[in-house]
Amino acid sequence: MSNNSDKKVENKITSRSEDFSQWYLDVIKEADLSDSSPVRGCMVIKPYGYAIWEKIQSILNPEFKKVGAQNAYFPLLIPVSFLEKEAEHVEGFAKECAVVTHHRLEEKDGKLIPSGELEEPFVIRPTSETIIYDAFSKWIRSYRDLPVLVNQWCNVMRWELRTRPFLRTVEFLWQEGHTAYDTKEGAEKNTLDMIEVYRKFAEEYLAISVVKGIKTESEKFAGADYTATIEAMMQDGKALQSGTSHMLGQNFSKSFDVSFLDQNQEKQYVWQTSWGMSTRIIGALIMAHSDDKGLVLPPKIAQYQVVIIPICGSDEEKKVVFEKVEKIKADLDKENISYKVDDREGRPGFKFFEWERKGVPLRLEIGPKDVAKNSVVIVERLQGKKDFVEDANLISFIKSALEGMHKTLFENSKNFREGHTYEVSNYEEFKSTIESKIGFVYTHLCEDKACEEKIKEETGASTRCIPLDGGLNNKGKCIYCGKEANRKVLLGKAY
RNA sequence: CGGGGCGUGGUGUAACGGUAGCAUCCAUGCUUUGGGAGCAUGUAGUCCGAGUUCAAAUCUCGGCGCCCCGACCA
Repeated sequence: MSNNSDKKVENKITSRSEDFSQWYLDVIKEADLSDSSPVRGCMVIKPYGYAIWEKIQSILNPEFKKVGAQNAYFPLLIPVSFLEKEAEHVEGFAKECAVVTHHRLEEKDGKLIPSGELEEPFVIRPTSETIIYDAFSKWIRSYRDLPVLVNQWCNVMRWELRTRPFLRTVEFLWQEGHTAYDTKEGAEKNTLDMIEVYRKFAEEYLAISVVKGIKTESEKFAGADYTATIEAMMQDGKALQSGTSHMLGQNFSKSFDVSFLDQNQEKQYVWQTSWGMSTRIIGALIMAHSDDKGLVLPPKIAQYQVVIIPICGSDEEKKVVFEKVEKIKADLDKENISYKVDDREGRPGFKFFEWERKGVPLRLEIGPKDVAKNSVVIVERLQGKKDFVEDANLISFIKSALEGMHKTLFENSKNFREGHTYEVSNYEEFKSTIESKIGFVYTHLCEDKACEEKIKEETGASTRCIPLDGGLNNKGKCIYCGKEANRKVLLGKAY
């Protein structure tokens, strides 16, 4: 007979401090978020992982409606000639396109080979600016048609050579919003409004503290005048670009002839923006909050905020326990608290570990003892705190526990980022900081791309953004070349 | 596209050139159920092709596939 209480349970998840990359993969696997696919670099998102994406959609859609954007859909395939129209854009994406060249298969020696070559090949969209702005050029005639704001939820494909689940996959899901305005000011306001939507979403729903800023020239979107971004810091100190909003100026409108007649009957080109957030944010969610026990889901994004585990053996026990479970279910429904009752056969301990790995914020244990005492055992995922809560206080306890958990997660995220951001004033200090510490470095840089490239080459750190809060119009000397600098830049190693 | 490694049940692994074994998962039954249950029974495997050999998971050659490192990644 083996003695269970003596048995050391081996953790299925590699420790964060031991191997962060392996830890990340283990958390995903043990939480049942995704599966590998037969296609290199692609990923199967399993139901428990997809539920996170659906939640993200349900939060962002109303935000998009508030700024006047409506959902629409455009084709997966883009004529290659469309890509050619905007020079910077094609240069940015040409190297990583999946190309469709044939339209049927033919059997030859028992194998199916492509046949029926297309006259003009298509690319599978790496992003949809070109095909959407082709449509805009037909839709827009008058200043009365403006502004136009559309958003589409779709998949895109970028033939990345090195991939990691959620963070960088060959195919990924995202939303891309596209707008056209009659004035530069309108488009600029939208660029900043949308990055603020993303900041708010990251901080208030995902509990991830981010830096809102502007990308440097070398890191901006191919074809944009400038790119606004939110940058998050993962628990290993590396940066993750979590959402972007691009001021496209008139670059695409001139290439695709998206023009209108203004009130003076003069032809004008529209001012455009595009903005997007992808399934990569799920990677950020995992890397920002989870621990050595597995996934930690912030309460506002969790599919189930509460998991209820009935504990009972005999039929009589089952009867009283499930009676109580039904009552609690009704109370939770009333308060819109999402839950899952794990009524599968099997031992409670097994279920405790499973839901811990899956990151459910709160666990309710209900057994005969709790029924007798008119109370419930509640265990909080983040700190493992165990409470005995009287039935009468249950709902208010759950509500404040969920709120408290969100707050703790956000504070931890914010303190971690701020605690791992270092200001330096010369290159020696910069290099030693990057080498010896994890996190971001904040310093002055000139506008010269060459300095950024050299720094990346020599230290592995790239520019993350010029923070909107304090980075612009901040005079100093470039730490690399010593020239006058007008901006202060956040740098770090990035995913 | 360069450098390295690996292909054995669904998964993870073992086997000097000589009976393919262990764990887990799955299935069935009984006993269990407040922190990863126990016992019994069962299903299931050497990437493909050629060669060497009495004999190949093992050696050789070829193919295919996968992983890691680099290049690449608004």
